[in-house]
Amino acid sequence: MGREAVLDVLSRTEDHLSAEDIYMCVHETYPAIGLTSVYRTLDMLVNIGLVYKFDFGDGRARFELAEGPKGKDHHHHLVCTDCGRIVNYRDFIDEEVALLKKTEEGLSKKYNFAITNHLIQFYGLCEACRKK
Amino acid sequence: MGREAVLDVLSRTEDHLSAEDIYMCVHETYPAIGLTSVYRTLDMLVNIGLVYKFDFGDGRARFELAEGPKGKDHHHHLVCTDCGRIVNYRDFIDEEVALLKKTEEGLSKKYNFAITNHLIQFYGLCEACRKK
DNA sequence: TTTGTTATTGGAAACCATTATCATTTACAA
DNA sequence: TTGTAAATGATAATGGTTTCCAATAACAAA
Repeated sequence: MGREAVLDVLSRTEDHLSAEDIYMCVHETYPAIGLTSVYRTLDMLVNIGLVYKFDFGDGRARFELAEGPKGKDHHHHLVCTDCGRIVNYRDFIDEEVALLKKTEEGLSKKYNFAITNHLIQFYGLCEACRKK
Repeated sequence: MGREAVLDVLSRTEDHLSAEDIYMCVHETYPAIGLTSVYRTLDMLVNIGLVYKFDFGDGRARFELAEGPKGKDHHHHLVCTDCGRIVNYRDFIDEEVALLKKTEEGLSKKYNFAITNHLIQFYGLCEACRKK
């Protein structure tokens, strides 16, 4: 039942919300829905493939809508290791995706993996943090 | 002075050990060294750049020696989302690294990031887990 | 409508990798 | 020898996530 609520929150933002972020947003509209249910719902949505779960190294999972009809465009992430800011970039995606696809095929064949997913992230210091 | 002990453990394996794995190995040779020191040492080695820290989504950090004189060859990872098995692959690395470098330059310029690092991982089901 | 059975829910407790605290030991300089 | 600072590790605390479980909702059968 919280399913629509969670998807709704995720569809309204470009940010990468944590479970608790999502809980707080959902809670404004549906105060009855608890944190446990948010975790449960997110888990289910990730399993279904409607939502992606990321780890950017700050100790909590982050979620975003998978691309698709209602979803965002495909993108990868640029993460500031100091302040945690995350940039969605789409500029080099086509080339990356082409290579990833090729690599996936090669890896599938060689290691007998059924590859379902990949992850590309860049880490560094954002402009603000470089100046500190 | 667990530094050598930790590096030694990491240099003897192709596995991706957790902090506790490393602690247990170190403990056999140096029973005096505690878990806290292992965490501290790992943190320092990661900061220095001698060791890489990874997250494969199972809730604990994994460590491996950075490539270099004493280190392993550069590789990326293929992770089984069911059993957690991790394969180091080196087959497509050259192409990947070339593209990553190019992408890094583009991203640095466009978003004013000082990029220090990148991450490529593939997720899927290994042969054994596909048959379950 | 009642009754019984099952699935869903959320609050609180448990879990567990990691981090912080702090008393103790070690290193080393004066 | 003595005093000060750094290093160490056992223990406690932290905090995101999971588990437990009693309460509620949903729904089927009578």
